[in-house]
Amino acid sequence: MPWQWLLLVNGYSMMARRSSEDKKERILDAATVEIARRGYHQTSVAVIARRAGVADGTIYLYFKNKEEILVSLFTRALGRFIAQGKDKLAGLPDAVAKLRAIVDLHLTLVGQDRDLAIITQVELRHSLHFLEELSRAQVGEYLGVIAGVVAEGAASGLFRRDLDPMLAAKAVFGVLDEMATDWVLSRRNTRLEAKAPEVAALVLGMVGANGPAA
Amino acid sequence: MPWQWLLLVNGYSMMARRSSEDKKERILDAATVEIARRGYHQTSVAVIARRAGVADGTIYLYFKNKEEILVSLFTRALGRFIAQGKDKLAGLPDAVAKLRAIVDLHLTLVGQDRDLAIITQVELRHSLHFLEELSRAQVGEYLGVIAGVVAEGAASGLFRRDLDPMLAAKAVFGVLDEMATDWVLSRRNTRLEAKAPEVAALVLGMVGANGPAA
DNA sequence: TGTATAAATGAATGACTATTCAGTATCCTA
DNA sequence: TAGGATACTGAATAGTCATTCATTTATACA
Repeated sequence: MPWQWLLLVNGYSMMARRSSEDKKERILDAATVEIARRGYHQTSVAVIARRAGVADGTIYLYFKNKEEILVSLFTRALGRFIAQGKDKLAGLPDAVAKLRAIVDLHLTLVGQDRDLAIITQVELRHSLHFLEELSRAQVGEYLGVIAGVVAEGAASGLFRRDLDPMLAAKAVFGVLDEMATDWVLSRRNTRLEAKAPEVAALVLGMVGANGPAA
Repeated sequence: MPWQWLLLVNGYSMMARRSSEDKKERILDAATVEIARRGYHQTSVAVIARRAGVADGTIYLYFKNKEEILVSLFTRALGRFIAQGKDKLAGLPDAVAKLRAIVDLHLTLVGQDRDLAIITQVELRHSLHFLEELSRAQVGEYLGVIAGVVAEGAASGLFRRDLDPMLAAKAVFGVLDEMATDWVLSRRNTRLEAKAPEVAALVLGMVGANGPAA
């Protein structure tokens, strides 16, 4: 059975690499793939374990329960997001450039990994409780960054002065999030970041910075 | 036990009214409340039945299975949405007024019933399969209406002429959807439609119609 | 009122699966 | 190499719950 062989070989080779601590990574990678394909509730812990090449019980050495896998998935992804984002935003001259960069970054990073995108755009939104957690802790920080850029732009006169920065930030996030979800749902394999210039034009229009489209 | 009494009394009085066909309505109403509070997967068919004042098995005389309850919930809500929307949009003079009306209507209708809003903004997005269904069939029509307004505005010179109507429509929807979700997640009991003028200003800016902010 | 049809009931069924834990393998140190 | 600590295993457990269907109850009509 070649298929199972591949899994085993893969499992062992990775184990050989750094047996102990990237086992957690392996579990998260396996969970990403399985949950993206079947959905969170239809994915049993057993199939995640099988794909990761570990026993069912091993999962519980690394995660308190099934839900914590989902949380960790998001935390890891957001960590990478922020890491890649920080420096790219730092050296930019003005709020217009920064907002453009945010659009580009958001679409590029979401567009990088479809399985992960399915999780962030669909599976992660499972329950009110869950969404609240994420929303408050993690996305809140991201919204804060956008709001900061909006405030900067308004102060410098590049954007409309009468903006509520937080409301505008939510609107910007809404646009980006919808683009991401739409891309996930459309099975065509376009590149998400290809839309960035046009989306940036829309978003800049929203805050009152009237540049030409792209 | 006064609480259970109330349920029974309520149940029977409604049964008396038009026993046969609003039983389906009763089940949907019960499902709305229970699913909004506990989430879809934590809500058993039994508790929906109990709140509706029917037996478990009765549910299956009206719905093929549990998932169909959720689908019907959405279909019913969207039906009302469209019904209320059609005439309000009809008599409006130009694309700016129409877009304003869409913003107002969307926020007003979502803001009308928090339980229903929890379902549309959170519980309905449970699985890729599910979202795809909804997205394609139902929301697609709504997006089409918005895109039509955008195209009209672009043609008449009120909006930017270089807009891709469908992309702009998705952006508009993204803004509205994010406002709705944000309202659902924030426990404060503000009125969602209070934000309509400010949101409309953002949305109009996005399509290049530069009016003053409300 | 009696009978046929339709509607409603709710206990029983059958599947599914998150989590545990007693036992096994592996690693490390002296 | 012993033997203690650590990591891993996977079969068994303990629930949960959607769905069915043999009965019962209501309705319509003669």
